[in-house]
Amino acid sequence: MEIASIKGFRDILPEETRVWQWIETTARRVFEDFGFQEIKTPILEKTELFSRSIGEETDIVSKEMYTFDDVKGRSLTLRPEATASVVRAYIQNRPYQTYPVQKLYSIGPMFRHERPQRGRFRQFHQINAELFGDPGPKSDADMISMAVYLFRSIGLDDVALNLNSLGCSDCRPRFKEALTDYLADKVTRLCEDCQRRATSNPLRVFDCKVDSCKEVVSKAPSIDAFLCQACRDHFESVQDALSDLEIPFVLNSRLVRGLDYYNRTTFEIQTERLGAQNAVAGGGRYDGLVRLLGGPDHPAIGFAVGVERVVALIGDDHPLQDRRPDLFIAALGKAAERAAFKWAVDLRRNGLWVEVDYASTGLKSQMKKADRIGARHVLIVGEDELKTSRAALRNMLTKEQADVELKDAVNVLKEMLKDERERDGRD
RNA sequence: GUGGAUGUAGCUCAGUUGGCAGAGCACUGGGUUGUGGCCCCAGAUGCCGAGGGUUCGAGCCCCUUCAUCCACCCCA
Repeated sequence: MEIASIKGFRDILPEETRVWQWIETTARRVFEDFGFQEIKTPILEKTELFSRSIGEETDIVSKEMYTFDDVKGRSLTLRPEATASVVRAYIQNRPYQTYPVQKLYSIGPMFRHERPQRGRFRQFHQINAELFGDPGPKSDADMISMAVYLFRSIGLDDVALNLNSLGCSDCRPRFKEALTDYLADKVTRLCEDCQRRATSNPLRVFDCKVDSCKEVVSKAPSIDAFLCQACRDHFESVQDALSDLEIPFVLNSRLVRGLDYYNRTTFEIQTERLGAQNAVAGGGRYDGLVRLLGGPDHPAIGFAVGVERVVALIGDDHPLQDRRPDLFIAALGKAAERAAFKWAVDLRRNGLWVEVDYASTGLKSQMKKADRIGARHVLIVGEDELKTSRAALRNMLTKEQADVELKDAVNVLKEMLKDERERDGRD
């Protein structure tokens, strides 16, 4: 029996890694232009970090985490999301002592034990940004615009920005109470899950897609009516700033995030092209989390982008031009093969992409190979060429063959190929 | 966790009532000494997802199991 990868964990093969590289490179460029710096945190953390920050009652913590005991019996968890770890690192390393506003991004795998389906895997990757030390609303708008700009830079225009405010610890409890009261006499009309949620986490009923629940919810009190003046002002300022930036958004009072730590501004970038998995990025403000995890009372806001989903949306529609080898050296006979191998390595040290065949095969098969990998040129070297010290350099596109002096082969080829690169504007 | 669909060559998929496991693409070699793409010829490639059962005989029928995909759910 072959050993296969485990369910929901997949190989990302070369054809696909090219797109990944393009997305990551673009994200790094965009984020660094916005003043963000990369942080790398461990994939494994103490379980408590996630249960405390994400919330015991959430689906993620209650049933989706990869949790196990290590040899000393400590409970560890593969991170299901990035924010908790970054907050932990923020508290632990105290970077705010030198710079009170911290802008950090990270890229890496996350793990959730869900049933895999379109756009959803057990190991998946997020590009993540967090901003600490500013209460907003400018930083809210900055974060959101950065997310939106990233999608534009990647070339994805058919995504929609959804926006909501969840209020703060002053006003959300009043809303929660009103909602609980409203739901109390309607539990019988709710689905099984929502009957449980109605008391444990009533906000999540808004997320339900069951028709009867949708109907109950459609007449439920709306969060915006309960926002306190401060939250109302904050939310309006965020919207004003986005309008100033000409970033279109949709107000969505049903947008409730699945992690408990969010407050005030939440947002999600959605697509209609991925079936049920419509969120390609999501985030929001989490002003109480740093303090909750034992740090100073610093406000923060962040978001995460689902890389697999972005890759799926991009498909083949990316501007990556296939790189081609500059040169293939076709060698015939032992002596030529030895020379070719040495020239190839020397040219690579000079920054050129050069291929040689490992096996000793005929010229025809070497030409085929050169053609298949898309080599721009082939240098043909055999016994005769070594004797006369001149060889043919074939341009595979134009089919022209030039005579090349072999005495100083590496330098001659280097100059010729580099000149051509510059003419073509390649690099 | 619950439902549905699908598992045959590297890929996409045929496979008749149960009777020798196939095609296209891809791959390797050849088509007059050492010149690629097109064309032609030849070749290699499979525990037919796995285990059991029925049968003279199973890719095909029955049972079990695993995997993948899709949906619910959840979220990025």
